[in-house]
Amino acid sequence: MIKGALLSLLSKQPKYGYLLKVEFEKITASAWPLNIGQVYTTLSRLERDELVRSIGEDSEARPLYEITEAGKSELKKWYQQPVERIATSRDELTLKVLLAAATNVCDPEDTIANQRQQSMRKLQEYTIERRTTTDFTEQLHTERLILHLKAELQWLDLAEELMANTQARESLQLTLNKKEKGNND
Amino acid sequence: MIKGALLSLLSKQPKYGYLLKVEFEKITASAWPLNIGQVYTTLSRLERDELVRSIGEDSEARPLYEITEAGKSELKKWYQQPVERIATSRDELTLKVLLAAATNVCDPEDTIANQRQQSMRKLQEYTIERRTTTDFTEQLHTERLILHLKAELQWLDLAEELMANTQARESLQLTLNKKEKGNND
DNA sequence: ACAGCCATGTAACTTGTTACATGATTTT
DNA sequence: AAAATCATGTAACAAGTTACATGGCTGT
Repeated sequence: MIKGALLSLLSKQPKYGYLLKVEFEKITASAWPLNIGQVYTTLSRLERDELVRSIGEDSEARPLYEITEAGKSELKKWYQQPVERIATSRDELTLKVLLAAATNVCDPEDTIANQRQQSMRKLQEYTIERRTTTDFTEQLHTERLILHLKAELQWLDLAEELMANTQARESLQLTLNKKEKGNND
Repeated sequence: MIKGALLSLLSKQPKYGYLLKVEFEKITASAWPLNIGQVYTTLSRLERDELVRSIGEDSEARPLYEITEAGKSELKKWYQQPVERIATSRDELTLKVLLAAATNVCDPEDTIANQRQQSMRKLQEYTIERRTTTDFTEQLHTERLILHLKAELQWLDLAEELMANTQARESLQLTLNKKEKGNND
């Protein structure tokens, strides 16, 4: 992801590391502070993969990096591929609720209640923030958080409802007599 | 996350690697196939961190792992901490749209349109899937995807709207004369 | 002189992940 | 006899991230 960001920033003209950090944070309205070390590690990985190339230094002796042809086509690909995160990523919350129900480590309703409390608190925070923000970038961030928090709260309601169904819940229980072999050690 | 899952599964009784994989996939309704290698790597990392402990073999010579006290308290912590992913994670889609607008690598409206198309297609898929699913676990998965896809579509509408505002968009443009020093190489 | 920003870089670590090597047992 | 499943493990890589070492330049 940072790869894509750096390639984007380099697409118009060669730049040096620190400037990439500054520009990145300007664009993300400092919502995503970028550790400067990460810029350099990512840059060297990009160079290793021949997506950028080092081209000497500028007037102030700062090493400049230039995007290569391979880098440009990689960048193009990045923009063309829709983001898959929602479908792909293993959702930690779903996993937690399922595991809680299946293993009885704790009551899944507690997990749900816990998460709901936190999500509602955040939703409140961001709703207030929304009223005070005029900045375009921050608005995009905040609005995204609000929309997904609302989705999460709806999901939590559903999960709770389903959990109330004892039968469904039982279907999750692990049969602890592994493989039906009856070796209860 | 897999750490938490394995610890949960081990919380009731010692188990061997392969069984952990089988149980994990049973719980997640195979929606998240778990590479068996990952179970072993995660197990050895857990052992290194003293969250689990190897305790000989079972009757069929399979090495058993047991959760430790430290592991139990880690697990408890995992369940108590609400999932932060929404707030914390750098959202790739937001980043893409912002970068597109700021660097002119491509038209942010294209990125938005592209993503919307994909999201709508997926939403359709999952909506159909929902009608045919009776399984509890799959229902949780599917419903989560649907809710977040809807949120994403709403966000895309908003982003498009905001992007139409030329002034806002200009505020994103990077001043290419770095540091106002006027060294246009 | 010293604080603080500008700037580069390396080492190390985490989590997730896949590919490969290896072999036993079970089913067809 | 061959294929599938059960089972363990290692090596290696990707991406994200932090901590540390280093030094110049600027303002007070």
